[in-house]
Amino acid sequence: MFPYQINGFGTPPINYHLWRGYAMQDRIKIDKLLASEKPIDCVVAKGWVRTRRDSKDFSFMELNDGSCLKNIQIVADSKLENYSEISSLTTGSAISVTGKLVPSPGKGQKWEIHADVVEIVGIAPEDYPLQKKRHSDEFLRTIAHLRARTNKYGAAFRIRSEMAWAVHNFYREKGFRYLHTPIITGSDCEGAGEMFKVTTLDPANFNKNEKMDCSSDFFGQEANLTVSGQLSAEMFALALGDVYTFGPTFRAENSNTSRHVAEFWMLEPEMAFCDLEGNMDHGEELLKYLVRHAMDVCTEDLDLFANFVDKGLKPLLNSLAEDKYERINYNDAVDLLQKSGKKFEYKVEKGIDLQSEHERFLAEEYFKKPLFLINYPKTIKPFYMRVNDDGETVAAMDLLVPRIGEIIGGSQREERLNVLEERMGQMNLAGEPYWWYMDSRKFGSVPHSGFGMGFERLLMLITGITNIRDVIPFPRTPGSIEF
RNA sequence: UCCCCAGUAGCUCAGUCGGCAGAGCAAGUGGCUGUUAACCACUGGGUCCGCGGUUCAAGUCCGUGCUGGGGAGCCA
Repeated sequence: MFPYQINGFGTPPINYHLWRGYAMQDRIKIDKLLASEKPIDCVVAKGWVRTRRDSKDFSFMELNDGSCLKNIQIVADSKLENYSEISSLTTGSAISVTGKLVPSPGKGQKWEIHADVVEIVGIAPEDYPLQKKRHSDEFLRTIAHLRARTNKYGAAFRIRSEMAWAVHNFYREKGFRYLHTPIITGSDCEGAGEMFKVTTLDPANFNKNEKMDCSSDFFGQEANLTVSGQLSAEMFALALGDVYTFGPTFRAENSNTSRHVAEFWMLEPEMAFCDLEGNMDHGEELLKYLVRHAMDVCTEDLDLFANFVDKGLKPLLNSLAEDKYERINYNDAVDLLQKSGKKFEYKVEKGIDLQSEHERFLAEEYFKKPLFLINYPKTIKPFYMRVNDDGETVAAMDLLVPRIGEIIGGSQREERLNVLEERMGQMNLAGEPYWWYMDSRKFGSVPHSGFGMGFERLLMLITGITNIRDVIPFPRTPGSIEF
C-alpha cells in the first residue's frame, strides 16, 4: 500500500523516487503479476530489461526479475518526463516501474504494465555481454557471473533450488534426520580417489621431494576435504535410525569430462536395519519422487528444456517416474553384454568393471530405462561393502540411467566385524585409523545400507543439460577456478 | 593423464587453389511503427589465440605452446 493509495489519489506523484523505501518492500514479483486474475491499479515491478522496442508514442520493454521464465511487458508512454532516458535504455539495465497492470492488446502476453513512473536503477553500458540472441554454452561459461540472467540458466538454477528443497521434503516426510558431516576430514583413507589437502603451512618451506611433516600443522596431522560423508553417516544411522547428508563434496581427480567437477553436491542416505533390496527400493522411490516433483512444480522451466535442449526429455522423465526400474546381477549383465552381438570398443569380461559404453548400452539401448546393477565382484569394490554368501561378490548397487550413466552408487555395508577386518587385511588397509568405524561393528552392529547420489547429475538428467558445468553456479574443474 | 576437433569483429559464424578481412546480430546515427529476437537505411568496429618456420606473398601450409569442446580413464 502506497501513501497515494491511502489518500485515494489515482496516479502516483512525479517525485515518486522520494518513496523509494516503500517501493523496495512493496514490489510484486513478475510471476505473481502474470498470474493475476484481474487488473490492478497500482503495482511496482523491478527487474532487468531483456529487450526494448520503440514505437511512435511508446517504448516497449520486456522486464525479467528472475522469479519466473517469462518477462512482463512494460509500456512507457512518450509523455513520461524522463522518456528520453527510457528510450535509450539498453539490454541488461535495471529499472523500477510503477504503473497499472492491464490486459495486453498485443499478442503473446495476457498482462502488461502501463508505466506511470520508470525509475532507472542501474544502466548496463553497451559492453554488456548478453544479447537478445542465443549464446553458446561455452561463451556463457566464461561469464558465469551473468549467465543466470539468461532464460536457460535462470530456468536451470530455479530448478536446482526446487530440487534441493524436494530432497529435504522427501526425507522429512519419511522421518529421516538431516546430518551435517565434516567438510574437513582427518583421514586420507576414505577410498574414493584423490583428495584436496587442507593445511595452514606454507608450502614454500618444503621441498617437493620430501613429504610434508603435518605434526606441526593446524590439526597436528594430515587433513583433507571430504570425498564422502558416508563413514560419518553410518555412525549416525546406527544411532538415529535413518539419516541423510546433503552437501559439498570434493575430488582432486584430474578428470576432464562433461560429467565431473572438483566440487559438487552429493546426497547420501544411510539406513539402519536395511538390506540391499531396501536400499534399491529407496533409491527408486527417491528418484521417482524428485522427477515427479520437477514435472509438477517446474513445469514452465522444464518446458524450455523439453523444447530447446532435449526433444526427448518428456518421454524420458515419464519413464523415470513411471517405469519399474530393472534390477540385474553383475554376472548376468556381463552374459547379456557378451551375447548382445553389439560391437564394443572394449571387451566385456567377468571380474573387471564395465566401461561407459557398456553401461550406456544397457540403460539406453537394451532396457531403455533405469537399471540397478548389483552384486559386483568384491575385487573391484571398496572394503566396506558387505560380502555375499558366495564369498566372491559384494552387495553393491549402481543405478544406471540413460544419458548420464551412473547416478547412484551404494551398497549394503559389512556389519560383521570379523569379515570387515579380514577384508581390510586383504586390501592392505591399516585398521588403526578406523578404530571408531570398527567400534560401530563391535557395539550393537546391525545390517545397514546407503548410497550416494550426485546432485548435479540428477539435474543433468532432469533438464537434459549435457555438461555438468552448466548445472552448478560456479564450476570448479582442473585448471579453472574463476569466479 | 591419453585420443580427436576447434580458436577470425562484442556474440554466432563464413572465408574456395596460399593472392586487398566478410555476413547476421549487438553498438552509434537517421527513418517508420501497439511493438513481439520489431523493421528499413547508413556508420564505426579486427594482435585472424601466442611464438617460431616455409614462401615473392600465410587467416589459409608446417612446428610448438595456450585456451575451449567432444570422447576415454577415475567416479557421483
